[in-house]
Amino acid sequence: MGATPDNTDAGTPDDRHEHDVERFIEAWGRMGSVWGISRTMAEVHALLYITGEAMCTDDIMAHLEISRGNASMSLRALLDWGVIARVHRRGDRKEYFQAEQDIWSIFRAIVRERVKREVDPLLVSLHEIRDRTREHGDKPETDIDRRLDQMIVFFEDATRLADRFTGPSGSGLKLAASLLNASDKVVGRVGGRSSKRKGTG
Amino acid sequence: MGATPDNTDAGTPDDRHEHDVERFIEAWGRMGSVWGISRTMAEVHALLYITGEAMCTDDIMAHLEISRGNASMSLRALLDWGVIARVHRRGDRKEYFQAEQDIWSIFRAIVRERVKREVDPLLVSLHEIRDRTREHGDKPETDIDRRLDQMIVFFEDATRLADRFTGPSGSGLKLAASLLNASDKVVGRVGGRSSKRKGTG
DNA sequence: TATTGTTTTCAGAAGATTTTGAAAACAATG
DNA sequence: CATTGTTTTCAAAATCTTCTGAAAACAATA
Repeated sequence: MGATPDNTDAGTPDDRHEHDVERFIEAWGRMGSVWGISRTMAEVHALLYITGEAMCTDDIMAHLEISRGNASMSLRALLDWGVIARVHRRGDRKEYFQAEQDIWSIFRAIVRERVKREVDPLLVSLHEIRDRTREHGDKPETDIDRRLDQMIVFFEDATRLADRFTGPSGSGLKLAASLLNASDKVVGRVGGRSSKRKGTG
Repeated sequence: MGATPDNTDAGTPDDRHEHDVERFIEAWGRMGSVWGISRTMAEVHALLYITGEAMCTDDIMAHLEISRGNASMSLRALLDWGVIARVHRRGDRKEYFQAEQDIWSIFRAIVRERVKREVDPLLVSLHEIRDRTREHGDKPETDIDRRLDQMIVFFEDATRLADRFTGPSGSGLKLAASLLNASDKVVGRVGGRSSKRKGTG
């Protein structure tokens, strides 16, 4: 496969975009950490997403210059996250992979997975801790109890919110849209510093 | 998940909670990755948050069994994130540190910081890539262009949303509250399908 | 069944991140 | 300015994560 030509501008649309594709892959890969996925995994996803094509393991290995093992594991993980899908081609024994194209679906899949992996276990722990604290019965409300409660309430609200976003297809989008519109009314001008009296700080 | 084989209950409320404090620190530390902070940093924050007390470096070193260097760096990072504050005590040369107690403030600080560090640079890259793509002029709309656009729109919306949440004190809370209430109307009976987080695992 | 093409696995290598500890820098006081 | 207590820095060590590559497993075909 042709490496980068000396002249970054090329004739055909495909060539023209080659450089941009690389740049996108790089940017998206760097971003990986935010979503809790490794750089390579993010790059594989970037490649599949931005090209929109179905690719086999060898295509991916070649394009990203990674080992077969790494490609295999990254693809598997992306399948687990539900952001890419297997594609079969008649008369071809290889498996192909294609990225989900709707960015909202991608986002929902990631949020769903992260909440499941990170927030849910935390909530379980928090509940266990609080219940143990409470079973003493006599002293229901220490400062520590109150802080635990605060935190549980917060994360339960957050989970509920995430559930809405990741709910049935389309609702997340609608929800966000309504939020972006409605919030003006609720919050007022965002830019403006509303002269609210503040509490202790 | 071993419970307590021997009875760790002690008489005083302080002793009673010691074990729970440890558990909370552990849980919160494990959570760190989600927020993009290291385990120790999260543990330092957990300790300060759950006790609510102002502590000096030595207190923290002793409690978490970490080195002075580590404590110093973690505290500095937490200060940068804006989730703890310095406290001075008359006649004491040591510095003390105390955690922000309002969990919404903590959340806002973290979101603000992460957007700044991760999303903003991505958006810059995305814009650069698209602009370069566009400057060819002749073919304004390839599939790749369209996907880049999609992504830019998405992250700009997301940033705007995050800005609202992290905006003037209190508004994030109101916004979330309104969202949790309003979303029933907007989305319809999403809750119909029970979105329970429990599960057996 | 043997053959051939493809995917998965996983131990060890490579790489990245976090932690330590001791020295340097800093700052308050005598 | 010397002393003493405190905080910061950073090279090296420890630890954790990711990646490789070759072997094993799998699957389609003859």
